[in-house]
Amino acid sequence: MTKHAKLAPSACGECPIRHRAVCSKCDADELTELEAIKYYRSYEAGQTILWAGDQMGFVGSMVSGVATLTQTMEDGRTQMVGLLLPSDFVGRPGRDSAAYNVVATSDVVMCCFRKSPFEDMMARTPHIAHRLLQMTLDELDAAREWMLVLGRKTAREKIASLLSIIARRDASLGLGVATGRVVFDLPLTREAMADYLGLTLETVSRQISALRKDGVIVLDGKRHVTVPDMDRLMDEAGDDNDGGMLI
Amino acid sequence: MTKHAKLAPSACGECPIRHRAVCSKCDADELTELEAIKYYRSYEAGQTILWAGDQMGFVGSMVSGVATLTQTMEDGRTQMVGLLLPSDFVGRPGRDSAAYNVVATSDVVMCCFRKSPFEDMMARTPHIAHRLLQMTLDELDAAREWMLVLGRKTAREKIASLLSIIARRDASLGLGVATGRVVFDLPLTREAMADYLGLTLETVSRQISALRKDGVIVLDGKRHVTVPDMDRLMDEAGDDNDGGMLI
DNA sequence: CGAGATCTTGATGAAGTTCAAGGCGCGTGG
DNA sequence: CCACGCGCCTTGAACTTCATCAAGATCTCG
Repeated sequence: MTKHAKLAPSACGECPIRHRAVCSKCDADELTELEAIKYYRSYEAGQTILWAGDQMGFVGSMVSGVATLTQTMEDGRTQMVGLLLPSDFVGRPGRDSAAYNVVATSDVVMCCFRKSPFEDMMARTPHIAHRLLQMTLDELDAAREWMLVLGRKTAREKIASLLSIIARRDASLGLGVATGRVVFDLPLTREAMADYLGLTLETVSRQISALRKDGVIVLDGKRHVTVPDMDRLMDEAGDDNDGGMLI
Repeated sequence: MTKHAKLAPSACGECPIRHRAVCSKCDADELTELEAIKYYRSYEAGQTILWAGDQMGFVGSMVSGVATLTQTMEDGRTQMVGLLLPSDFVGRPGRDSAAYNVVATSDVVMCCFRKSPFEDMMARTPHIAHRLLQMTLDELDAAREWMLVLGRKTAREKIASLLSIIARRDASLGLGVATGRVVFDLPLTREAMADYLGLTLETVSRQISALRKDGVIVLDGKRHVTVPDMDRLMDEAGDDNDGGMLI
């Protein structure tokens, strides 16, 4: 089922998400304790990691890959409610069934903890609880930003918003703030973008084509995107372009 | 400016939100410590409590009344991103400027703490940090539910969703689960409902009229609503009506 | 009672969806 | 190696839903 995906790190010290994940504030002793209860899981692109309503015996951190959190209505309409990137936390302490579907968009590696040992440790370890609070507050901010996109932006603005979110994230890995030329690959299909933005995949396709015709983006294939002028893209997204980032 | 709104309680022991707010897990000693640094603020209906970007020297809990959290684009489009009800927490530890506009919808009383004493105390008091984490996770769930509404529901479903959220909340104060007949007052204007749902106020008005004509709701005046059959309303909202509530 | 805020209703039009057809890219098997 | 099939994407045409503009009704409060 899970063919050998990218090999996972075994020592927390060398973990690529060491400084951003829920464990980021832990000291050496705490890390040792975590190390004793952690284990890795791998998923292939397309695989469903969790179904909404499933019992889930573990929580964990994304180590590599991209996954989506989606909600579905009986008639099949679906809305993405979260995009899980490396270092993001999956699962909610204190709840034992999954609230949303979690689907791997690319090959994914997660660093998992069985729920009850983790909850015990969290109760004893303010470093973990604090970091989780921080991360949850950040997610809440992201969700609220997203609500403005869903509720009030036009299709074109929605696409531009999504592109600039991805562009900024990719750029911020390399260096400081994204300006001028930015290049990245879309980690999502057109359909996933539609589910993210509350659109149909046809509208997504049309608006991407329109942005390309207008020179806001350059496409190489369907996934490889060049943004010649990041300010222009942010303009199209309708955001305040004062460049202010939340701290 | 702030005329004498509803008189605030002074002892935490008698506080109406004692068992739900951020202080709900505190023991007697912790309450005493909080009591020493707390103070009350009152706002009149319509007053802006905070402007996005403002320096905010305090955090606090809603004691009574209703307020909204909104985000605005330069051209005036606005989206509500949170509805603050009694016991809800306002402000984010670790951030010192407000991210959103906070507007009192009715007369409001808040129980406030200056930020740095509160943060100090939170660092020493796991009871507070834990409760805040719980509350934040609940808010995140609510935001995600809301994202499905904004992204994928029709105007009629949006209105039905909002009505059933309000109806369920009001009913859950009284007793267990809402079924059959429910009566409540809308705490929001048509415009605020529109900002909540990503619609125009005209569409809100039309859809409310339509639900009335179809017998899903009965209106007495513009604000007083009777839902003869809660299941019918939930059906209209397009939610799974298995009645399952998140725990 | 009157004035302003809030709400309703109608007519028109634009934005996005739906349905439909076809293209591109890629891996598989002949 | 090429053809075929399949997943993913693009584009077009007709249609639906909701926004916009506009007028008037109702409520509320001094």
